[in-house]
Amino acid sequence: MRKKAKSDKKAAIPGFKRTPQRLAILEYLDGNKSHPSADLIYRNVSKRYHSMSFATVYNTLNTLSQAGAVRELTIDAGRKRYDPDTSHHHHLICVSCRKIVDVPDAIAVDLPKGSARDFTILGSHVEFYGKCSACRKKQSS
Amino acid sequence: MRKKAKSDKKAAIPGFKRTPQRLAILEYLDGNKSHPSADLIYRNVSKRYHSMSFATVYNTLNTLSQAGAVRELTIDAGRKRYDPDTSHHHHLICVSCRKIVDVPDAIAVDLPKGSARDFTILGSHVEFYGKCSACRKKQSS
DNA sequence: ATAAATGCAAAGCATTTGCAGTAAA
DNA sequence: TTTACTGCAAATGCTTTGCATTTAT
Repeated sequence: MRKKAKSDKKAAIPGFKRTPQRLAILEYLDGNKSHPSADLIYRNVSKRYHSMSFATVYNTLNTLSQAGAVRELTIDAGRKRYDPDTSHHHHLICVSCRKIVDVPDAIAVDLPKGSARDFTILGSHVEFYGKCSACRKKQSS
Repeated sequence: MRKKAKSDKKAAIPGFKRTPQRLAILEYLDGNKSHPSADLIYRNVSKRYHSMSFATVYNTLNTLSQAGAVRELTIDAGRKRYDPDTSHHHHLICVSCRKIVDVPDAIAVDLPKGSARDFTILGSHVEFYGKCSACRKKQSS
């Protein structure tokens, strides 16, 4: 058995053309734990791959999230964040610097009885809010 | 003891001027379980209170959330939603119509040991994803 | 009186879209 | 070759801001 890469992002997405731009984005995202915004992705990928456009970044991210290859995080008010780790896990967010770190899915989360009402539950996501040590040191308040 | 109103939103926010616009917004929000966006708030309040401006809605909402009188929800990608219920509770979101319903805070959520790392935990919020019955009926998929 | 809020319009971000040109399959 | 992607720029949607006027205190 061949040694596996960090992920299989480059594998089978039907009708997905392997363009150099997309490969550059996938490469940047592969194993990336920083939960970057589209803008950050654009800036970083641009460094290596010149002539990258915002439209391509957005198109690619939308295609990838529809295909389930990337998870769209709605954690920040102003912007979407993207997570290449599509496994079920939760997040810990620094309320000061908005840094986001992963929390393994080892949490038992269940709706209180009767809460679901007429809903069919599909999943859940826990956001923990806190202050990272860097921000704690910087500020007294 | 005097009968209590639905909430005490109209009470003490230091340096907060009780303008008719603000009172109209507070009245609309009081007891409101629909988790409205700024736009919805604007449209609804405008019906009753003519000459309401977007700027005022946004200014008021920002003031209120800074004062802790309203909770800003970052659940929808494109827009903020506002919740006059500032007690600790969670949410159930319909993935089709984006309807949001409250979930009482009867969930034990704890970080797995060692996950907090260098974070000081301040709180948490659980988002449950599902499909409401109305959307289930409308769609087969 | 005076400090703060309103309303307007313009500006600011993040994201999307139309379309002609280009490249992957 | 055909279908889909890129890149640009314009457009859109939500939110904020500057500023002159008005208003609550």
